[in-house]
Amino acid sequence: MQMEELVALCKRRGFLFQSSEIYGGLNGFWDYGPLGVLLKRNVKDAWWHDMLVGHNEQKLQPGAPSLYEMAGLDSTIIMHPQIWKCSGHYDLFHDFMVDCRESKKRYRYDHVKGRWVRGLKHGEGGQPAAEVRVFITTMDTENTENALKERAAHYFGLRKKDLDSLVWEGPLTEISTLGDLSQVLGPDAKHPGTLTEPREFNLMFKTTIGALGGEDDVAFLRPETAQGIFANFKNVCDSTRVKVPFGIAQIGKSFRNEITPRNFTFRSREFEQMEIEFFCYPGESADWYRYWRDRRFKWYTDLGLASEKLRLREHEQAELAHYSKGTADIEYAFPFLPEGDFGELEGVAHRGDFDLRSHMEGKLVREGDQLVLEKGPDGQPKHRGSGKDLTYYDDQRKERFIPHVIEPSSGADRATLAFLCEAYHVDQVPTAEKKEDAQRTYLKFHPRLAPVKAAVFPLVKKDGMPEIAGDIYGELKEKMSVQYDEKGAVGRRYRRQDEIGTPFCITVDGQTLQDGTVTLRDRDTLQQWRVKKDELMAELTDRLGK
RNA sequence: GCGGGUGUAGCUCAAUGGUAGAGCCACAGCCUUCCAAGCUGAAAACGAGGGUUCGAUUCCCUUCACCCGCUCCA
Repeated sequence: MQMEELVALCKRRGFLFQSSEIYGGLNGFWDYGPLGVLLKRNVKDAWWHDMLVGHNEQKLQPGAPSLYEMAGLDSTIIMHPQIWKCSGHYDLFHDFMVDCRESKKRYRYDHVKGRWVRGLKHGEGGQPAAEVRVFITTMDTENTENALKERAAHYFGLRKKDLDSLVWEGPLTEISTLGDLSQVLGPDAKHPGTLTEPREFNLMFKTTIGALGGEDDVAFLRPETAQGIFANFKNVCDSTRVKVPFGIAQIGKSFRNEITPRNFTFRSREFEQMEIEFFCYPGESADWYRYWRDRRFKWYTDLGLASEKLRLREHEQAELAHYSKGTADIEYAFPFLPEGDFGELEGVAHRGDFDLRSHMEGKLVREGDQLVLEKGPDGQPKHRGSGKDLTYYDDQRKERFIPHVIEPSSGADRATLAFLCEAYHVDQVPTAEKKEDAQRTYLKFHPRLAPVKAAVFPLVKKDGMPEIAGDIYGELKEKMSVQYDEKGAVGRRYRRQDEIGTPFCITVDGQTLQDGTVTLRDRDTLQQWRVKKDELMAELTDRLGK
């Protein structure tokens, strides 16, 4: 399948438009059109229903370690700046980067390390050898000393055994301590002085609070909805009588200054998340992690994503965030990715007690296998926590503890895009002339996700058919998203509905006038059968599912 | 952020240093008794800004967006 065709269909039929298109567009931002908003809302509603509203806390869910409760939340996009300092986003998202003009590579300023070295370098083009002093760097963290020697040997044109002629000065240090990068040999460069001055990369959107806001009033647009849940953990506990284990669900916009927005809506700077923070006993957290990982995977397949295009990928130890005891990505083989590549739809992470502890004590850092408070140069906490007690007291077990957290974090736009990609189909269908089959493009949405559930047509615009069709339309409209169309040939109307993924078309014809039945047509099979007008609603409700 | 490519109606494609032409779609009507392309009518574009020129969609510069490859993706 060609991605351009889907993108074109999305625009033509009003699923997705480029943001600010009349001004030439804005990279990394997308608008949902009339059909797109219906589709995305259906995705979010399905999630909200399946995870929260429809969850029966009295019934043991398949695969769940025990009964559990769910609660909802809608927190603000702008929160207290300290939230992001304690969560780690402020430090992590606020990097200085240097670019290498020669190798075109980009490095984190604080990751490039090296040593000064002095030695004889043979001149080029017959120039006499001269002593040079250069700061040799590497990104190799495993075998730093060896890597530096190899780079030095290469630069000075020496054999390994001749390396002793070089004079190393000072300890291994970060280039950030140098001040001047003109004598620095970049990690992948052949000549010194190719690194640019460090530039600030702020992955969080900055804003100011108050009409006169200055530097002191800086705030950030949230890069994830999760922190709003942690910040309200105590409020939810105190106001809803929920007991551990329970989850808090939230849907909302988040913002990240992606360096390279690309691939349609896949990597957008403004996007929407569907997140759950699930709080449980530390001892049961591993079981809950597995439950949520598998449950979330199944949610996508239940809504129509083909399991062979989906992948559950457990992160390697090295890939895990410093606080996580396990993370799995649910990934989809998007058609715009190279063959065999998958793109993340959702991450399910075991976050331990990192988040609640951070908001109590302050920003944490790993020390051995412990998380400890990160201190600044003055010995004080680098980022102070709220100081509030976010522990949980279980009056049955008579114990107080910090709940551990399982976080299934899903991208609403990515899920919507995956459902669109999966739905896109082209097939051959017979034509009225019965000569040759014609190509048909249709979107094979799961009925729960289809933006329009049914369309109502009079076969022709006379003999009272439009009136009957209009009545049926009015009746259905009360309950579901339907369209009415009486224009042009009926075949064309079917095709139009196919292209926007409407599962069923209802046609009023001559026989309707006789016996009160209408035809019901299936989008995928093109099959038709007759249904009594009065039984239409029941028939449709049954076939559409929830 | 770097390199390469692209940019004319919603889509596909024309033409031109002298005020842009068509097909399809969509729209209004007609005709149509079950799977798009029958008739009539109307509408609709040179991505943006600047320069050269009497005159720029065309030449030059800048910029924006999209695609491909790197880079980045906490």
